[in-house]
Order: sequence, then C-alpha cells, then structure tokens
Amino acid sequence: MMVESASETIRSAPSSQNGVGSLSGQADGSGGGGATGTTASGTGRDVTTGTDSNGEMSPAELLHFQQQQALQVARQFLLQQASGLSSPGNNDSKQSASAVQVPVSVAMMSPQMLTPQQMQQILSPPQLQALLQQQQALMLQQLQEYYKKQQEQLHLQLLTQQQAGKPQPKEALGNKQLAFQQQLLQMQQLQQQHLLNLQRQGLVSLQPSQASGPLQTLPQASPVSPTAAVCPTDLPQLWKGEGAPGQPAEDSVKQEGLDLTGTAATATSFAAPPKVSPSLSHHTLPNGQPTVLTSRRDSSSHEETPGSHPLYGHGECKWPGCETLCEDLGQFIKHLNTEHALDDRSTAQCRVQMQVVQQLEIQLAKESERLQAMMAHLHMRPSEPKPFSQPLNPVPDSSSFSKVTVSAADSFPDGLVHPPTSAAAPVTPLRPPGLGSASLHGGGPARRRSSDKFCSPISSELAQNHEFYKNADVRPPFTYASLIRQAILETPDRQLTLNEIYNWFTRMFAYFRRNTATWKNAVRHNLSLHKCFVRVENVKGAVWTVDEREYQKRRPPKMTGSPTLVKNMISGLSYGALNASYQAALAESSFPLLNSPGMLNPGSTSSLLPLSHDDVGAPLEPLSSNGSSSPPRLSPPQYSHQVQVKEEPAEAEEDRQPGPSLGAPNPSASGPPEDRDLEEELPGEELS
DNA sequence: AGCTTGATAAACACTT
DNA sequence: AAAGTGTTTATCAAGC
Repeated sequence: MMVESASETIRSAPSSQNGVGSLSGQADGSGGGGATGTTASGTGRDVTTGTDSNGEMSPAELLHFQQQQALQVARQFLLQQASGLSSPGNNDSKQSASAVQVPVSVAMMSPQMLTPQQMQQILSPPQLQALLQQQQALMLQQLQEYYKKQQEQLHLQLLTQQQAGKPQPKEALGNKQLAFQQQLLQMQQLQQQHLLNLQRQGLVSLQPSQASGPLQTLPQASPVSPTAAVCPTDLPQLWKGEGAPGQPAEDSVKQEGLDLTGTAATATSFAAPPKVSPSLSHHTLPNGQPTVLTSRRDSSSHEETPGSHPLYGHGECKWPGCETLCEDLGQFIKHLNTEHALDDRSTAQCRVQMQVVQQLEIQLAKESERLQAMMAHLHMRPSEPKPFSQPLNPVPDSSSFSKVTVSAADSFPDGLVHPPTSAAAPVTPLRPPGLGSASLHGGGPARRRSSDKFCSPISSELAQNHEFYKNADVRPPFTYASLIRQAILETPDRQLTLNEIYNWFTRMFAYFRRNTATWKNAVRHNLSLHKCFVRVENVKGAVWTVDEREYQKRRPPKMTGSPTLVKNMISGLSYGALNASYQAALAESSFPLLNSPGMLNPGSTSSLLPLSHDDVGAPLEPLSSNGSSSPPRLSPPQYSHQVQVKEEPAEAEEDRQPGPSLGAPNPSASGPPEDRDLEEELPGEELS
C-alpha cells in the first residue's frame, strides 16, 4: 500500500497539462528538469581517500559511497566522539552499509510514467536539481570509468615500455611518464570538478555535523510531498542554466563544473577539501592500489557487490522498482541507460529516494543528538554535541530557517537561493513543495492537487522558499485558497482587502505578476466560494478574514480518523517516500523529528504526522465531516470564535475577530493538541 | 461511475 | 461610464 500511495502522488501531479492551465499561461516549462541537488548526500571526504587508486573501485562506487557516507558520517562522528577516537580514516564498512539501507523506500515507488510536466509539478525546483545531479553523478561515474580505463591503458603502456623496451631513451620514457601524469592530473581534476559540483549542489557534501542539520528541517511532514523535498533554492541555478526539464544533466554538469566558485568552496570546505586529487595521483601512478580503497569498496559493495555499480548488485538492477536481471555490468549499464534515463519516471524515483535519504538523515541526526545528550549526561563526553546539535537547533523555528536559507542564498550572486551547502541544506531539502513543477506546466489543475493537498504547511514552505517563489516564475504549489489564507494570516490583524491580497500575491510570487486577470478572478472566486473566507465590512471598505475553522473543515474529512487513511496520506505526501517502516521507526524512536521545524507546536506529538494543518491539517480533528457550517460542535476551541461569519458577516463581530484568529477568546484553555497544531500553522509569522 | 475539489472562464450585480 | 469588487454558474481535470 504504501507503495501505491506514493506512486499515486507522483502520478497525480503531472498529468494535467493540457491546456487547462491557463493560469499562467504556462509558465512554462522550462524550469524543469533539473535536478537538484539537494539530496543530500554525502560527504566528500571519503572521496579523497579512496578513490581511485584501485582500479577496482569504480567511480560509481565512489559516488555511491559518498552518498552513503552522508549518513555514515554522522554516525561515525558520534561513535568517534563517544569512544574518543578521532581517526576518521577508518570507516567501517558495516556502518556504511547500515546507513544506507534506503532502498526500502524506493521499493515503495512503483515506476510510473510521468510526463516532464508532471515531474516538474511533483518536484520542487531543488528536487529537480537534485535529480539532475543524480544524473550527473551517473555520468560522472561513466566518465570516471572511462578515465580509469585510460589510466590503466597508460599504465600498461608504461609498464610495457619499461619492461620490454628499455631501448627507449630515458628522456622518452620520462616524457611519457610525464604525459601520463599529466593525463592523470587531468583526470583527477575532472573528477574533482565533478565532485565539487556535486558537493556544491549538495549531492555529495554533507559534513558529518551538518548532515544532521537537515534533519530538523523536515517540516512537518507536510504533505507537500513530492515537491517538498528539495529546496527551491537550488533550483534557481538550475533553472537558469537549464530550461527544459528534460535536458541532459550533462549540460548542467558542464556549466557547474566550470564555475565552482564560492559555492563550491563552501561545500568543499566541509567535505574534504583536499579531495581526491592528491591521493589519486599517488595511487594511480604506480600500480599501487591503496588499501584504503579496498576497505571502502567492501563497505559499499555490501549490497552492490562486485559489479561495482551502486545500482547493480546480485545480478540485478537495483533501481527502485526495477530488479531487472543483468548478467554483467555492461548489460546493466545498457539497461541503466535505456530504462533509467533522465525521464519523468526516473526523476520521480530519484526524488523519492532523496526524500528517503533525507528522512533517514534527519532521523540519524536526531538520534545522534539524543545519543550525545545521553552520553553527556553520563559523563562520557562533556563537550561533544556541537556538531550535530548545531544544525539541529536552528530548526525549531521556521522563521529562523527561512532566514538561514535566505542568507545562504544571498551569498550567491544570482540572488536566488542555492542549495544550502551545509547549514541551509537541511532546511530546504525537504520542503519545497512540488512547486517546481509549477514552472513546468504552468498551471494546470494538477498543480493544485499535488501541491496543496500534499504540501501543507504552506507557511513554512513559503518561509523557506520565499525567495525562490519571489524570483522564479514558478507557480506555487498551493491552492488559491491556501495562498489567500496565508496572505491574510500573515498580517497582524489577519485581514486584508482584496487589493491587498492581490498585492501579496504579486509581491510573494513572481508567477502572479502576469496573467493578472486570470488569477485575480480566481482569487475573487475563491474568496466568495469558500466559507472560510469571510468578508468584513470595515470603515475603509471591506476586508477579508479567514475562518480557520471553516478552512480546516474543508480539508479531507477522510483523514480524520482512520489510521489507514492517515497512513495513505502520509505516503502520498511528499514524504510519502518514506515508507511505513521508516515511519514506524521514527515513531518508535523519536518521531518528533518529523515535526521539526515548522511546527512549533509543543504538543504536537499527537499529530502523527506532521501533516500539517494546512491542508491536511485537520486530520485528526473531529471536525471533519460535517461540511456544513453547522454549529461548532466539537469545535476546537480556538476557532470557535470565527465560526459562522460567513453567513452573517456581522461587521462588528468580524472586526474583532480578525486579529486573533488564533488568540481567540476561547475559554478552553486546553485545546486539544490537534488544535494546537492547527493554530501553529496559522501564525503567519512563519512566513517571514 | 459518481462525487468532491480546485482551477478557470465568464456573466452579472453592486459599489465607488 | 468605467473600474473594481463580489457572487454565481459552468466546465474541465484530477483524485478518491
């Protein structure tokens, strides 16, 4: 089931396209494609270590390893601290293996056909970027393989010459060697570049400590799902560079490769600055294959085996949902290129995988933090926590997040938010709602579905990706209703005139700076149509307020109780990727993780998922089903006040309400937890 | 297949 | 009269 749901989500997003979307007229699809990077992965350090010396270790493995490392690192770090060890050098294969078990989630995803547009919808720009990066990684692997071969050939040549024909003048030999070395150097540089790119994009670099960071970010699980995963921030770059989603990763690679500027530096610093080159050169030259590699290999091979491709093991393709049997690596490679090329499906799958990884990372971070706390408590290690804790801490407050993100972004020239190298990364990755997609289609109905429903915490989402939406002509993955609500809630008095709402739209979203007639009409339509929006006559004129209760009501009544539903929901959500098992694990251990950032709610525990209120929000609530505006019955205390407004826009009444949609006068001091959550969402503060 | 929800389009009424 | 604001109806698409 989980699987199904997940797939559903994915599917949903896209399809619409057809002309429907008029909203924008199409925003275009350009954006797409990309991939983003956020994924998260790994650290670069290992790279250094091993890489290539050993002919055996394929580049692919390396990459894979790196990714895995992201997870491992954190763990290792912890362990080391605990034990007092400091030598980073030795990694245990075990760890890596364990850390990476992500595949599970993958399983959830069933391969589905997605159109590029769909992909975009589903994926947030950052996600797209991540995908691209993944593609890049693949290419890199191939490239590395190629280089490796070349290297081997050279090596052979050298040997041959040396052995057989001593006749050659020393000088000649020397030249050859020189040439060889140069070649190696080039190769190394190339590799480095790629690595840097990857790191920069977040693919590779997560420092141990930082790795944890992201975790927290996970917003509440908002349903945002698909989209959610990567941070939009990353996108910008991508988008700029690549117009079409479908574009080959190569381009991006090239581009990025060239400009590893500051960003790269950042990433690098963390990851392992030294990087590969040095080690590589040494190892490669002489036949010496560093032992290091071997060990590494083991770890990575764990699952993959000898084939030496992360996605190939036990004779079959390990691509999520694939399992195609391939006799040898060559066949597998072919299969990989044909069946898992850069298409919608692959992209979607990558996205899911990314999410899985992110979730795992988050969990790891949390657990690590806990462990540290425990150890600290037990006097094992007084000082330790820093690394992990740092990243984590920021999370709690969504606003802070946004800030972080932004700042990071700011540092970049393009003004767009970029993949957070480290600190920021955590945040972003998760959430960008599927918007990225928006760019693609421009607007069809699909968007809303995927977006709104699944991505709930609009506020946190917006907060985090504020800059992105502001600058990118991407249709936000939220429904008009949720956007309107957000606009209203963001204001101190929780009320806005129609014109102010318009302004908010244009201010917050580049997308709404055009096709005004269309979306304005939609806004008006939504205001009138939904009971949750209450018109209040004001001195100046009319203002619109939000009746939270109504707003929550309109959500999926289904969610209300049944665990099953909830589950499905979850799976469907962005995090859908997470499989049940993972969730279960979280629940067991520390599920607070999920709640993380955006949710301020203290009491959130109840809400299993962070599903946020926004769209899903009400799930747990009793309100549920009665769509009618009937009396507040079970009403959550908080909203009670706002209730019937629509029917009777009593002006006076309304006027007062505005401010507090939250702070209502409600008597019941102790609102049910659920309510609490809901409330949390409301606060517009999050947004920025 | 039917229902619900959301987006979009458009007609219309009312107000400024 | 024109523009803005609200309301309402209809259609289409997607999800359940």
